Formats: sequence, C-alpha cells, structure tokens
Amino acid sequence: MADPVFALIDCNSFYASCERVFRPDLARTPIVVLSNNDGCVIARSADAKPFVKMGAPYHQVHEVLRQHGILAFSSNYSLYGDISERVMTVIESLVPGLEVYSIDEAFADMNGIQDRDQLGRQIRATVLKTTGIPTCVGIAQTKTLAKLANHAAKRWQKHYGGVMDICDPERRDKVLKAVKVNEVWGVGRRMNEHLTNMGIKTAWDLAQADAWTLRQKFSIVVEKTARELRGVSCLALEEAAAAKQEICSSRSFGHRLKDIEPIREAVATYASRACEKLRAQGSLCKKVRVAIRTGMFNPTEAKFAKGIVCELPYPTDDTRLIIRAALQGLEAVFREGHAYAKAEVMLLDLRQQGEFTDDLFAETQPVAAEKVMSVLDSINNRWGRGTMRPARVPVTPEWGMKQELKSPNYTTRWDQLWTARCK
DNA sequence: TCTGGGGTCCTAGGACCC
DNA sequence: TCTGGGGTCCTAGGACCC
Repeated sequence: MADPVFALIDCNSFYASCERVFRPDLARTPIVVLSNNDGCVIARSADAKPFVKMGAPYHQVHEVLRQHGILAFSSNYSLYGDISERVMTVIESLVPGLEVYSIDEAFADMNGIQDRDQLGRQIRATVLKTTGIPTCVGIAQTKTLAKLANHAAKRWQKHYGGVMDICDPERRDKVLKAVKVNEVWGVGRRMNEHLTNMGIKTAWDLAQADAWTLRQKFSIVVEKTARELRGVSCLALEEAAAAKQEICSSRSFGHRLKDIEPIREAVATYASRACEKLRAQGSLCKKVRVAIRTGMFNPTEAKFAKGIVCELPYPTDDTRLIIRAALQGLEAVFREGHAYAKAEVMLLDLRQQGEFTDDLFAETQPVAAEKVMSVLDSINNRWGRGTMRPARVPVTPEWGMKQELKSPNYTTRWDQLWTARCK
C-alpha cells in the first residue's frame, strides 16, 4: 500500500471571517469575537491580531479596541455552525475522504492525487467562492506534518498562496527547522517547558529526539508526535465520528446568583440541552454529574466549588428523569451564602441504545418515554430549539448570558434573514 | 462589575479479588 | 529480621486540543 498523504484545511480566523460574510462593509475593519458572556477574546481577524492577545479579558482590552477602531462581536454559534457545515460539504465534494476535525478544520485523504498543489488551490478557491470563507491548506504524509504545513501556509501565505505541500523531504526539513516546538500539534505549554529544558527547541529537534526516551520520560502521546514529525504515520483518518463518551452542558450566568431557585432553572436548562445532544447520537446515560461554582478569578470573592454524580435507576435519555436527578444533585451540593457564577451538567456512563447489557433482568427505559422524547425532538427540529420544553426551562431567563454585541442569525432564522433592495 | 465551553487520552494509585 | 504477586476496574487529575 502506498504511503498515506493528508491535507489539513483550516479556515482563516474562522469566527471573524463568518462575521464578515454578511457584512462586506467590514472587509477592512479589524474584528474580534468574544466568548460566551462577552468574557474574553476568542477570535481575531488578521488585522486585529497585532493589537489584541488571544484570550484577553474583554473588559481589560476595551479601551485598546476603541483606540484602534476594532469592532467586537458576541459569539454567534448558530451562524458559525451553519457556515461550518457548508464549508465541510464543499470540501467533501472535492476529496476522496474527509475527517471533520473541528468547527473550522478538516483532514482530507489525498491518497492517489496526482497534482496535490492544484487540488489544494481548487479547494481554497471553491470554498471562498461558495461560502465566502478564506482557508489555508497544508499537505504532508502525516497528520502532524499536515498541521505543520498548514501553519507554514498561513505564516507565509503571501509567498505560497495559502497552499503548502511538504511531502518532499527537503522542503519538510526546511519547515521543521523554521518552526518552534511549541507550535507543534500536541505540544502545549507544559510540554514546551519540559522539551525546552532538554534542549529541544524546534520541530526539527523533536523529530530527531529518541522516541523511546520520550515515551519513558513523558508518554506515548509525545512519542507518536515525534514519529509523525519524522514522517511515520501514527494517526489515521477517522471519517466516521465516534459517539461521544461524555456529554457536557455548562455555562456561566449573566451575573452572580445567590438563591437556589434561578440555579434550579439553569440546571434544568443545561440538563435539557445535554439530553438533546445525547439523543442526537442515539445514546443512553446511566449517570448525571451536577456541579456549581463561584467566580474563580476575582481574588476578593470567596471561592466554592462542588459537584456530585447521581446514578439513574436505568440507562435513559428521558429529559424528565435526567432533570429530576440533576435537581436532586443540585440540592445536595448547594450551600447558602455563596455568589454562584456557573453550573455544569454532565452525562456520564453513556452507552449505545440496544447495546448488550450483562444483566438480563436489569430495568430498562419504558417504551412510552422513548415516544415522548421522539415527539419532543421532532417538534423542536422542525420549529426551532425550545419550541417545546420542560416547564422548568424558562424562555428568556433572567440569569442568561450576556451577549450585547451579537450579530443576527443570518442563515438560521427566518426573521433575521438578510434583506436586499433592488434599485 | 468584569476572565468560555466542550471534549479526548493517558497515567497513577487505590480497592478488590484470587 | 522484615510483610506475595498478579490482575482488573475505577477514579482523579494532568495535559492537550479547538
């Protein structure tokens, strides 16, 4: 079998680019996108990058943004999710196989492609033309090298036109030597410290390091990274997304909450959302974890955090049962006298529906519950999330997140469609 | 006033069993 | 002087990713 070849297609400043798709007037205005609750900066357009750090708290950079005429947006995940689907569909039509890796990037199978550079350029051009989103393409024999090639394609975009193929060993080594080790996929802050102390400073140094030593000193993960940098493929293309092993819904409140009642509403809301995700992948869950905590950053605030795992009587996807369990858990962890900032509901011990259970006489979910849930989901799929919901879940919660700078849902809400006028 | 949300994988250590 | 050994399962925590 021939050696594999991968392409990594990555959208440039994805969230910021999405905001620009329906606002061509902002093509030359620098943009940042904020996290939920308008907390911190999570995306920056290229022309905003020199002035704002990634992850900077919004309230700290507010003035800098104003000075440089940088426009801030609250995050609009229904817009980004919808545009992402369009981008992926377009790429999928051009390559033999695709693994959607995240909302803004995908690995493509480039096996047997004659003119890889040409296909890379075609992908960029087609995605840009049909969705308005700019991308860069990195091509190499392993996923880790394709990531690295993409990084290089972005960094020297002007020079190489956004496509970088490093299948050629000479080119590959040149890029490896030019990239710092902390830019390598799989090397985070801690690992960077360790490696730097060992004298491993560039991607090239890591590729040359002894694999066995890396495994003993750190883990098999780092060893694989080093092997991949050398051109030995250790990570395969995974086209079918595996079912999640845990599902989480958590969110900070718009402001601190002291009473339990609004927190009950939040927990019911998050549990309900988590159940939707659970049913969407056809799983059942046996355990629910609920956790609440106060603010963790402000040194003047008293800190408190507590979570609990509740076992359900049988594996279920029934929102009503899971909300009930989550609320019982909340009662157990709630302590009077704290200013709570966030709650979290996590579904654990997931299994696929109909999966063999070792206890023949174990209780199972009643058929009636399945029917109720499937009606609930089909109504909400057709008419929009929240059309039908448990009474515990408020429509516009008083504690809901802060989103003061949100753009319209241009592509997913009839009442927010773009209007065009003919002259 | 004020710092996101949702995941995965690996490892170490404790409990328990024979 | 000097406390078996080997295996499994579960959990917590660390590190990383986008």
